Amino acid sequence: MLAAGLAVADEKGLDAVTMGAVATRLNVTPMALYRHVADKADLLDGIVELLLTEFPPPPAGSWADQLAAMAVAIRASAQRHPSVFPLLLQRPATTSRARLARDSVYSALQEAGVDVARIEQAERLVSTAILGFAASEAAGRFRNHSRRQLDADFAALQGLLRRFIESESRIVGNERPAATTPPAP
Amino acid sequence: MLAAGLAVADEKGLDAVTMGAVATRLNVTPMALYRHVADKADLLDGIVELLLTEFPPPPAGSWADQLAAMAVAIRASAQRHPSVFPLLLQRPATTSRARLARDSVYSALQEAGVDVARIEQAERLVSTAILGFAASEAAGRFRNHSRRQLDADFAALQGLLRRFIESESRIVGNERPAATTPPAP
DNA sequence: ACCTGAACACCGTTCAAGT
DNA sequence: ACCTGAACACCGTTCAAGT
Repeated sequence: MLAAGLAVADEKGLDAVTMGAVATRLNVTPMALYRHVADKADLLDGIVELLLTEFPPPPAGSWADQLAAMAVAIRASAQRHPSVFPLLLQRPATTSRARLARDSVYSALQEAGVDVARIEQAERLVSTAILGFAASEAAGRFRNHSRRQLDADFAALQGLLRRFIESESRIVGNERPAATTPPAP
Repeated sequence: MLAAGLAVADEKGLDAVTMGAVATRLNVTPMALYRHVADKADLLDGIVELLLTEFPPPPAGSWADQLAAMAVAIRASAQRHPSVFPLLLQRPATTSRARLARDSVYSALQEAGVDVARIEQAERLVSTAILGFAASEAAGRFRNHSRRQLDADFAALQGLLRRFIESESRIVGNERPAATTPPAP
């Protein structure tokens, strides 16, 4: 049922996500939906949560590769669900799915050697930058820019974040990770 | 009338911005609004545009001071109008007011000595980062964080952007601006 | 346990009519 | 030029009733 709501949003926009439209897609009357959600706000919450489900776990690899893969996946999710994605800015990472995504970024920063005292803030800044770009693109702020231009912007954003993380890291040059990071297997 | 709509949004949230609510505030019937806006979407567009009006022109000072002042002003505007501000992500800088804000960032980057070939992209990245943070804060994504924490995050974001701009700049050390920037008076 | 019909208050929008 | 009353289609939500 949340999938039906997401489908309506993807195909006809957020305004078309109506109790009636979702119900029709399920061959049911609008009132039947109230068995499964408290009200329309709850339905939208569920749809956003479903979108979060699509964020894949980060692949193995260096912290930079992990972060790059996550950023690309998040942007792709925004492009698939442009009318729902911007709603992510309204929700703190309270659900387990949202926390999982946040913790993935956290782990990558940890592996990068970011100082423990700064890692939470660094996570917020990195996540916000990626989310802000993806939401802007999805919501239409960049609608007058070419896909090629936006791809280049996104690559530049990733580079800027990578340099930020490196500057926040205690590791200089190519030394081994410091003591607080888990020892290599 | 746009001011009445913005006031309703600020006091009771975006969902409360109803043709009826705005009309009531103006001591008029809902239908009277259609003399001034084409439809409700047009009303919301106008309200967003009005919000843009509040961005002050950048003060005199170094490019870093100008940028910092603009970022602070944008964030303050988001805090004043939390339910309208996130709508900014939906609009490209097509109106003259929006272009003025964008050009202010552009000018600061120019003064900073950012390479002409990269200045437009740098403007998008810097603006998107600031907008993304302010919109996240306004929309509620950081609702579980203290004001103090968010102030620190915002300061860190500004620092990160400053370092990014410096790295994009051709100016090394304390030399005078290069040839393409206007000569000092 | 799940769904429906009828009903209610509310919303956006139109149109002809009023001043 | 600006505003209103009446009307229409649509929306979210409730509640008692149905299977």
